[in-house]
Amino acid sequence: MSSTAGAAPAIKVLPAPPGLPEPLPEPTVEELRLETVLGALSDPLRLTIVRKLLLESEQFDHSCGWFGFDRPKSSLTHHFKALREAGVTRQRQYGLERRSHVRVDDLNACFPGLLDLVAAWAPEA
Amino acid sequence: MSSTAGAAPAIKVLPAPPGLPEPLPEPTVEELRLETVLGALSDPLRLTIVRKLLLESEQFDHSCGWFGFDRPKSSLTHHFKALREAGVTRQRQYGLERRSHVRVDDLNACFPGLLDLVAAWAPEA
DNA sequence: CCTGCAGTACGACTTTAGTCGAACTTAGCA
DNA sequence: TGCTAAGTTCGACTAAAGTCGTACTGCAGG
Repeated sequence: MSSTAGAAPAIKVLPAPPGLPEPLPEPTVEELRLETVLGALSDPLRLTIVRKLLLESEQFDHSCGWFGFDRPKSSLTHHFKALREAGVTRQRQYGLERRSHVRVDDLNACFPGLLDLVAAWAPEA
Repeated sequence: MSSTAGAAPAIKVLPAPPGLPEPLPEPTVEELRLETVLGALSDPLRLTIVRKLLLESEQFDHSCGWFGFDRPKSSLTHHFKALREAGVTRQRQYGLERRSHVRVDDLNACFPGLLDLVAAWAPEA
């Protein structure tokens, strides 16, 4: 408000902040395990989440709401957490929202080709 | 049974038969589902089975015993069945033994690169 | 014929996942 | 200051997986 802050931006910038919030707890690259990752991806809803992030997100993280799933919030929390704890996604807290993106580089380094399979997946043919 | 069936072979041929036994029930190529296959591969023992088949079997099918797992037989049956029903392996009955091999062509066609990940897998680093 | 052996089938038990309602937490905003 | 909205946490329920003992099937060899 006060002019002291300098010109407050008239435009409301979406959070693409200079200093990113810390990621929520997640396995390191060395801790990534194939069987765990495959387990996380063996669920249709989670496959949908990852695929959507891969194909439709243009370099932004996305909040749970962005996906538009018609499920109780607690179910979504469950699945997003499963993906993060398996090391498939990274989550950061932006104010109220918890946004996710796929750890593309890590996964491609550890399991090359895996994400291509997810991207090519067709939900229930 | 009657002797009318002609001369029974004097030499006992190991089963590399001209007419192979029918494969046990399994999904068709069209029925292969990524989430199901990933689920089947999300278990360390099954990953071990598939990897061993990929790396150490030289174009032969292998019976359960060949793997040398120290587990009850009923557990092994369970896992081999899970792999077959997911479409990862094919099983044929040769006399007493039920032998398995990986459906390499089918899997490479549907999920290219997936088997490479399994082959590269290192059991519990 | 009888015994041994490969593997299955069945069933009980335990663990883990998924599903969801309800209460709670917290940032942003008026 | 107090509302609202995004998302979590907790707890209960249910369904599915993994584990394993025991009994069974069916070929093979003495």
